Amino acid sequence: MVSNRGSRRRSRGPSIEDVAGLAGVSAQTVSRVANEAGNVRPATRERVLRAMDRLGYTPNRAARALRNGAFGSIGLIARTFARTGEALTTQSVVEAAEAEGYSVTLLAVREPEAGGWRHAVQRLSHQAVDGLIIIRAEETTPESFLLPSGMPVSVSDSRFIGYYPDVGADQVQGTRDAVEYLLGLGHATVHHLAGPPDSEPATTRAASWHRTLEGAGISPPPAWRGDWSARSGHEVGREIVADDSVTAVYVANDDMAFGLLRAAHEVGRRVPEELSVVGFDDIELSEFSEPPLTTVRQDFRRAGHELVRLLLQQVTEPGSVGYDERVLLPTTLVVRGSTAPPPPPR
Amino acid sequence: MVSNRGSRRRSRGPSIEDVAGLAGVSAQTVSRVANEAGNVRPATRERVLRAMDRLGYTPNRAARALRNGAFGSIGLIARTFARTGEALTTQSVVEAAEAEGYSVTLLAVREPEAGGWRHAVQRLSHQAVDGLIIIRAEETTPESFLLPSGMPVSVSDSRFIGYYPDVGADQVQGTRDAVEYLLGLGHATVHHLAGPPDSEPATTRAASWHRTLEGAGISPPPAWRGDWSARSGHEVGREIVADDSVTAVYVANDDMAFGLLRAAHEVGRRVPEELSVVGFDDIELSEFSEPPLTTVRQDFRRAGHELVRLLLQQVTEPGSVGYDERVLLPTTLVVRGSTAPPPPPR
DNA sequence: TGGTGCTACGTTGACGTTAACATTCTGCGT
DNA sequence: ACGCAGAATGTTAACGTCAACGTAGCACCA
Repeated sequence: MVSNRGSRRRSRGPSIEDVAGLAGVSAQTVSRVANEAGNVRPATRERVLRAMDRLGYTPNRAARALRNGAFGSIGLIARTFARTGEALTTQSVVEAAEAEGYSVTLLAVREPEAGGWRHAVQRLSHQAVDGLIIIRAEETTPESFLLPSGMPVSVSDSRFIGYYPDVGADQVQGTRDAVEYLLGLGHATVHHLAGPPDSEPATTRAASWHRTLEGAGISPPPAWRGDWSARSGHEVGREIVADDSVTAVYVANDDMAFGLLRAAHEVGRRVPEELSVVGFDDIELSEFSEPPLTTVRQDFRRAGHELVRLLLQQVTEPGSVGYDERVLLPTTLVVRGSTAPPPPPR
Repeated sequence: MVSNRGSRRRSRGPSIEDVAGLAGVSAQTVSRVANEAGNVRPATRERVLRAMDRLGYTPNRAARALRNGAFGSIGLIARTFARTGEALTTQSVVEAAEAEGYSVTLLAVREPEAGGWRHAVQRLSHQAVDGLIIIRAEETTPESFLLPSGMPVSVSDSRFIGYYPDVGADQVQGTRDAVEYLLGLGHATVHHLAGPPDSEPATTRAASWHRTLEGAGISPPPAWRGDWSARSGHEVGREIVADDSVTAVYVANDDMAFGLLRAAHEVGRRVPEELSVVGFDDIELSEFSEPPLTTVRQDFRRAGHELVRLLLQQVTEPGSVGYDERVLLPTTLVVRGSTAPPPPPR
């Protein structure tokens, strides 16, 4: 609750009263002009507009927010904004929010522990925010923190499904498409390089992979694990490519798939002739890897839009969105050059 | 200036008066507790804290902002937040701002034309923001828009150098390192795949490439142009790899370099044996391309921190930062597998 | 000519917080 | 017991905006 920001005080700009004085009208009339309410004579409006222009007047947002009880701002919480998935979602959240006249305030969670998230929410609830979007809340559970009651929330790819309205790619279907495609190519089984165990998308993808194999009558091999980063994909990728029995790998995201591709190149294991690789996400660079990556595309742009829509619906009409509402976005398998039938058994 | 957001009115939470009532003290005392001012008896403080807890009280930011004339928030303007460079900078700006108790509000500029930027600034100046960070303001000039006077600003990689305090990688040095390294490998000349002409970093890198070649007594060949995207790198890359006389290319960023690498693979032009490629940025995936990309690393994290530092210094001490202040961040040439001596001439 | 109804504009007050000033309380010395 | 310094707490007012209500002015009709 610290806030001794000392002398942080900007020189205040012109206020509505200054404009009113210059235009020779009351503040209320200026307000009417500023808000495009009717009932202002064109001549008066002109005079006020000129006065605004001359003084460089812009309405004070804090005063408006105080008056209206709303801030025109959405809080966006994530662990980082730098990774591809988060960056793309952030961008589309900003676009959608802007279209509705809202701005977006960012808050990063530093420490992975639950304490970090609680702290983040604490801080954000001190922010001027009408609602919260939480993306990739990987390391915590809904019980571990309390939001200010009545605060609208929508979440994505998190463990909060069932607690708050949720938006996410249909990972179950996407995974099934990928695994079945590989099986259809003739691979005896499909291995999996999973994301971190505390991540909801990672566990969902792993579970769907597991079930798809079982559904095909195949006993799933143990999965490898990375942390979403290309570096981790490269590290465990070295083990994977060293195992000649592995002919097909479904990797939980494209970054790690890049690492695996690299590991394969390093030992001369040819992709796709000797090893098929499928990623998830379809980031911009996936089309340009060597070989171009077959991957499950998810629509980050739409996810951001849906998150905002779901959130603002709660803001406008409290109670209009069920806490268990889910938006499942379809995925598409994009077949490129990293997949092929398995090599003939020796 | 539209703002008829109709019924956007949240049920207001508990106010300082509610807490004061419950704790049996005055609002001022609650305020003192909330702001950790001294002069409150421990017993009283306890009582107030309990009351806050019970009511779930959090100070109203709008009221604070109105009272204090400051918002505790930094505006971040960019064309997009999804591209690697912007995403990394955004992340580090958020980190640095948070460390100082500020939050970050995003604003994207949709249309590339000057009008878009002006609109953005208009909107942001309506936001509750103590200062502005502008990154990659590629398509406009400082004259084309007016900020609210006295608004602190810091900028990066833009045409605003000399108008506002600026932070950026030392692209001149970085480029020189790259080009001289290729020359030192024995290449007769170095070609350049540049960024879009309206971008400051693009023109700076191109100019430095030009001068470095001239300094070595080499007449620079015409440069190719992309738009920073991997796709554009791939498109013009097809022309580049079709030209046998080209043995070394300095590419203005890593994304485009990925596209070029792909084009080379497609026609079987071997990298680095037949063609050397150097990128700029050192994004996470550069280490994992085939071959791993030699590139000029720039420190996005530090750039974000410096942007915030420069901005907050202006907020705290108006006039303490010159409008022509520049922070030049050193770059590092990271040599990996995409560069080698030229093939012997046929 | 006097009312009637409408439009343009003004006045008041409240949103929640806190600086500045005012008051009350506490403990201590005499 | 009394007075006094200093600490603890209370009161007032103002930050800028706008909804609600109030009033003045005008056009129109009987």
